[in-house]
Amino acid sequence: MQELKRVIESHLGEVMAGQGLDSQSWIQMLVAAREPAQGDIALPCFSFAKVLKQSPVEIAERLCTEIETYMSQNSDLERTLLWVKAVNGYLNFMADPSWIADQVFPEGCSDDAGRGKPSGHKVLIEHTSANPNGPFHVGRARNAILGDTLVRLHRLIGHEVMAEYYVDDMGKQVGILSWALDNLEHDDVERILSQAGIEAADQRWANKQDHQRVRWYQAANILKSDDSEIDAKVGELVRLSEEGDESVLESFRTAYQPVLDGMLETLSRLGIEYDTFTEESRFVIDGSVSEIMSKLEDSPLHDTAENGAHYLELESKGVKGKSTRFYFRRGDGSSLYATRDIAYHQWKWNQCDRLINVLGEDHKLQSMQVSIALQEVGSKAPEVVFYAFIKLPEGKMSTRRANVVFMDDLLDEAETRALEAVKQLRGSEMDEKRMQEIATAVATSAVRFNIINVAPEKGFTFRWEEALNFEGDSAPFLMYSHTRACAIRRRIIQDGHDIDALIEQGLEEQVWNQLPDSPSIVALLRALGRHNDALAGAVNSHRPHLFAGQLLHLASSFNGFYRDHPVFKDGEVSLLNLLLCEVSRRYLATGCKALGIIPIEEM
RNA sequence: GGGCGAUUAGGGUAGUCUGGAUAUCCUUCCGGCUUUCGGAGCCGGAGACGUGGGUUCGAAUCCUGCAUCGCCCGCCA
Repeated sequence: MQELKRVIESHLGEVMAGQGLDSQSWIQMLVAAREPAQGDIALPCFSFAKVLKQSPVEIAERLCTEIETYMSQNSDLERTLLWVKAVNGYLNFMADPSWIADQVFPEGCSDDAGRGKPSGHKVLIEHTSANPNGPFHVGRARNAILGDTLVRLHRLIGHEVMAEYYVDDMGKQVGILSWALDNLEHDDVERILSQAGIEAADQRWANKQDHQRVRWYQAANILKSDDSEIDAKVGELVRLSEEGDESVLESFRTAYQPVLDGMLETLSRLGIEYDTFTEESRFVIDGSVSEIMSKLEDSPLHDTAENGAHYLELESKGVKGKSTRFYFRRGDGSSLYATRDIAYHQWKWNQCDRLINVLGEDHKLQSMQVSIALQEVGSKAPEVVFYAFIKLPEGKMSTRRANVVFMDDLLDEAETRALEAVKQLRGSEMDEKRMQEIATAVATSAVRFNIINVAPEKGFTFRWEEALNFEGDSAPFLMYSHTRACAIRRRIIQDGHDIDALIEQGLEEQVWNQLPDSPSIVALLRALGRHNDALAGAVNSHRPHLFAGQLLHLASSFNGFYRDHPVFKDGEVSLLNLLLCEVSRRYLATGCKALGIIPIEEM
């Protein structure tokens, strides 16, 4: 409805000025109407009462009369607005449904429907970047799903996007994993874990290395907690890795790579892929970390601790708490994770003009420190999207404590349930293989949607019933609406019609100029009319759930239309209804893809 | 101790930045649509802004006190 706002603004300046209202005072008051019946745009007139010394009700009524007069003399505005009404001190504007259709057609029936034009912007989105120490679990999923959805949304709106995974290949977690694999036998691991009450690994994942090796990681963590010698050995390995010791880094890689591969296999089931992987160690090896450290030493915020460690004092930058120091070099001269992160950010900036990080809320302080440090070395700060954690009803998820729901298990369970549902509906007519394909699409889509449909900053408790919900506000609901539109298409083609010719004919005749008096058609047109605004809003604010909401609304409006208005009846095709069906189908398909929902044609 | 975020019907959730009418949608419960382009759907009804102040013609929205929950305040990653 941004376009409607623009039209109103551009036409009514004179009328409003004639009533003593300059543009500043009224344009910013224009809001979206609350109830559909109240119109599309509303102008509350309460704030004008003081200036004009009149009651809001009177003002609204007078403005209404003036605008109606203006409208009758201006064909542009008359085409745009169906009516203007004064109600209880509000001035309500209702867009003409045919005008809304003007905004939607003919683009809505083209292959670029619901897609932005190439912007020329290069956006690098770093997400997931989970430590490769165990299988991908639901707690980590919010990062990956949010990140991948942002990647898809930015691509849809026309940006060139690089999806990037930062591989932490030299930290303590990988160090523990590596030590465990070198020093523990299979029987040791299982004995330690069973003594600690951790149950045996699921045999289904016997051949998946992430599920296997995490046992070593967990066992080593248990041993380490009451054997300081192990801690020291791991610490030594980590120290060597930080110095760029090639043989240590190599043994780390041997330890984590199969784990990472397993994680990526899981992510791939969710439709999540990356363009680039960057290892943390590269910034130590190529010298950029030392460069950063010497640059930071020139900062006015720089200071040195008693043992020679270096830090930035960030109190003047608004950092508060017990410690306002940001350490970037240890007493022994080595770098820290955050120091490497600064080098990494500089490297990322070389490849893009927009940089987006997806991070858990636990990284807020760290991220602010890195941003300040980046500015100190002359770089820009990234845009950061934070999200709250997904927890279990029993508490926080943790790979170390084996308190997790593995994504592989969730996806399998979702597939099983989806297959049941498909069999129940289509079992008599469809072959097994096809039903399995549909179940896979439904399962991954549903899992993604349940996570993306909630605002990132809201805490999220994982519950099996909700994750596996296929009704109501869910991916299958969107997918189902889409299959209906596809089914209509199939039916028309099957009946021997040239559907593309019919669409072309409808567009040429501009059949939307003669709309039937139908609430469900108007509702659908309004849903279509705001589709692109919703996409832009979601992308610009990094809030994909806003676009998910739009798609639900669109699907629901389409379902209402579907119920009331047959496209194909008694061998005849309604051109108007065909166009509406076609644009809905296209918007749903591209929109679903942008959320990682697979818009299959039958289910 | 300090910082950041959250709190909306029985459950989940949108709206809060930028104050405006009857607070969104799902689930649940109740009542309809006996499926003629696919009912994983559609239509109707019931049910909520944590709490005390303040600002305002008007507060879920802004300010402030309190409560509850989460995250953070490491020469770890």
